[in-house]
Amino acid sequence: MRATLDPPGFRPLYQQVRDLLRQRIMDGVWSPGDPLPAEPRLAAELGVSQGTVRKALDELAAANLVDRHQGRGTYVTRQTAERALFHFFHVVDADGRRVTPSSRTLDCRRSVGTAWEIERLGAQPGAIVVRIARIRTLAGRTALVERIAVPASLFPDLGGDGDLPNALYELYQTRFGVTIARATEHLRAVAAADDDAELLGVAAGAPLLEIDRVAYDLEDRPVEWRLSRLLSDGFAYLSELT
Amino acid sequence: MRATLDPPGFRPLYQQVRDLLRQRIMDGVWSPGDPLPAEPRLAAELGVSQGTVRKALDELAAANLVDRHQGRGTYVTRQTAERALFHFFHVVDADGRRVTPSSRTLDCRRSVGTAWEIERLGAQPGAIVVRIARIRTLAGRTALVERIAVPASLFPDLGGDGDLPNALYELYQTRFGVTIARATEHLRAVAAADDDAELLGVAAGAPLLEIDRVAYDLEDRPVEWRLSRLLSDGFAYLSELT
DNA sequence: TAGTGGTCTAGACCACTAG
DNA sequence: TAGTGGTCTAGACCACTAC
Repeated sequence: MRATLDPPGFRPLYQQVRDLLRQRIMDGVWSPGDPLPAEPRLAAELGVSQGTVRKALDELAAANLVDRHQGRGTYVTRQTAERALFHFFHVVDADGRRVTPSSRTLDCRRSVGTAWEIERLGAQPGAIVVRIARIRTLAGRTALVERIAVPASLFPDLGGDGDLPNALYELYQTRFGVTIARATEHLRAVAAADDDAELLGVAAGAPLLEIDRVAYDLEDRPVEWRLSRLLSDGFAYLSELT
Repeated sequence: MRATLDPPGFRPLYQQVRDLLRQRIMDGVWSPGDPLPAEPRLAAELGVSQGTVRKALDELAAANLVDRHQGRGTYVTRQTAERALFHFFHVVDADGRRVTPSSRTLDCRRSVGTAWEIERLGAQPGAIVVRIARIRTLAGRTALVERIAVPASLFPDLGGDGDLPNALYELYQTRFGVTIARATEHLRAVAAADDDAELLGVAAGAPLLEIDRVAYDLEDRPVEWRLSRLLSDGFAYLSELT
């Protein structure tokens, strides 16, 4: 451990351990849901103290890469539908309560990516993307129109078999080994275009909240671009500043 | 320390230390910008090990309550204009770059709070509020209209002397001893009303991004309600999901 | 040079989980 | 009961800051 990594910039040991463990997770040495070796085993294997391993694991836990449970062990975080909702779905109703969506896929097909999609996904010109359109229902109302683009290279046969599930990020991980680690969203107010207006049952030109999201995987590569438009009468986007 | 706090639920020592230090900061024992005693001194005073004090201070640093600097010491966080902007102002331009606003106060007067203001601020019916209206300029354009309400009881002579500064949260802290610790924002798309449309130079009915913010102090009391409307053509609200 | 926080270790004991 | 992570301690050494 120290012999292999220490020399150059003298980064703290616990950071070297943290990065090494993160790399193993990204390489699939341990898969989502798998337990990591116990702290004393890792410490012995790497030739550091248990305290150093602990500090590394605590940082991985803070970054949601592992889940730790006293008495049970440390596990690679599994992308559950609940976690995806909690972390990546910030819509609340008029009273400020979180709502849970259901989804219906309108369309799913592959084609050459537009310049806009290519740029957002950091892909090569001419790359093939899978393009998904769907509507989502909140509290019984059709309130959200989503247009999603992902690189076909990462999601080989996505959508080949019928309807898509509500929790896409869970599907990405279990079926394609792509874990969404973070996302950035840009929010704007837009006037409803004719097609969106019809889907949402509002007049053309009505104000909609547009959410432009790029999602990144564990290696911080952009892997999904998603443009959502939300009915802004009865729902809001919640942002907590701490 | 242990004798005074340990008995009931047996909360971990470092949490008791953390809460005690936080309470001292809230009580003004140490003011913003002041240094805390060094770790060994705190440890000796409280009768715990330096490692326990360290863990408590690390959590306070993570919560932005103190700033720690190797070789210098631990200081109560001061509300700088930069920090306020970084934490509480999430507007970016069309290219995704953060912009820094300047402000012009249109109006500032006290009156009995509306039912809406009272509810948002958790105040008593009939309470007096200071109501501020201002416009903010981003990259040379008037892009933001803000209406702010704060309880007059906490901000005795706010606005009594001419124009208000751009960085209100810095003013709240230095002049009134009110530190903004966190905020929750609800975002919606709205159609511009006549008055806002005129201020922003757009047609009535144009889509605007409305940001409804309640800001809380160190004791988690709501102390400011702010309704902002942002020109949504050329600017966006950035939200990072991690 | 003295004092600060940052890292690292070694070991003890505790709380929780599972078989 | 055995094994896990959580807490707490004591002490060493290091990196950085200020005087």
